[in-house]
Amino acid sequence: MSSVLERDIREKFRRSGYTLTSQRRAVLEALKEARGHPSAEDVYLIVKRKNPRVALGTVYQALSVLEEIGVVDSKHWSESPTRYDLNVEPHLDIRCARCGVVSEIPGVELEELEENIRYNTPYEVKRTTIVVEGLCPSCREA
Amino acid sequence: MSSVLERDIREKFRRSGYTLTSQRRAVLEALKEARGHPSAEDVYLIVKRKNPRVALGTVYQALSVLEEIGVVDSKHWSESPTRYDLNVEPHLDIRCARCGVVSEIPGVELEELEENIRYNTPYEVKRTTIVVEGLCPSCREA
DNA sequence: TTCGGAATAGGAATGGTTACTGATCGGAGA
DNA sequence: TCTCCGATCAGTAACCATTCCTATTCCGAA
Repeated sequence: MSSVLERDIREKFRRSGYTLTSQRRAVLEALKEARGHPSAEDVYLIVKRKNPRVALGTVYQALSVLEEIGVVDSKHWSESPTRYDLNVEPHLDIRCARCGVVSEIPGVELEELEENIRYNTPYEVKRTTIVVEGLCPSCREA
Repeated sequence: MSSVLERDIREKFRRSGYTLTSQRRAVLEALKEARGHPSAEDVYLIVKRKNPRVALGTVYQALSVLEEIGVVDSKHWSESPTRYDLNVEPHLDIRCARCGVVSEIPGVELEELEENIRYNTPYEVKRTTIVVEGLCPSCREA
């Protein structure tokens, strides 16, 4: 993890009052290592490789803390457990309905949409998630 | 249900090969009656009022058939069961993170976004769902 | 070093959803 | 109209992601 990122994360922990424990750090490392959009179970398995004593519940709790302080992001799909993501910049992901792989869709401007949403609802908008499903190139052929 | 809608639904059933049974019709009526974004459980309770023998599983199966043939739409939220919707026109919903109420956000143009998505991914896009969460006006004050 | 609150491991419980099975329905053809 | 067969259904058990619970451990402030 780059030191800039690490400093930022430390700062977010400090401000939130949560403590940056070794388990939470391990979850962050696992998210980085997974490089994709791992489920809590995926993260758990990676963390377990280095520390076999971690509990799945701890991973869930860590992920929820990390999400709360704005370090990770989660997405809910149909027919798939929740997937987590270190990248907090708003971005688009697409999931293959057949094989389940998740990829990022680059180059789509989202700011205008968010603006329009805020303008058109009396709600205080907290979170906008765009979930795209389709068939990936290889499943498309098959 | 307007006769135009009903004709359209009948046609979609005919083309799909599924049969429009009384239970599936009841689920459609319930979706219309619920006027909002009911969960499968909500739909089940409404259907049960008129036919106490329906099984929850039947409601789930009906909803999945209806979704498959394009008559209903579903959305997956965090901290909430899947919610279903008769309105198949692409539209935006926002859910209050505190009280759970779901409302529609009118007046946001989505076609351009969909076009951009299709243009920027090699996937065959099947479905784009936008999930917005926030605080509704009353929860905002409290 | 001590203390108290936060965090954790381990496992049980929950809740939404799906799967299974035998009974029932409904529509195509006689 | 009657028969038959595959689709659908009711009822219930199973599943699985996630949360909850409790005793133990950790960590940081004093």
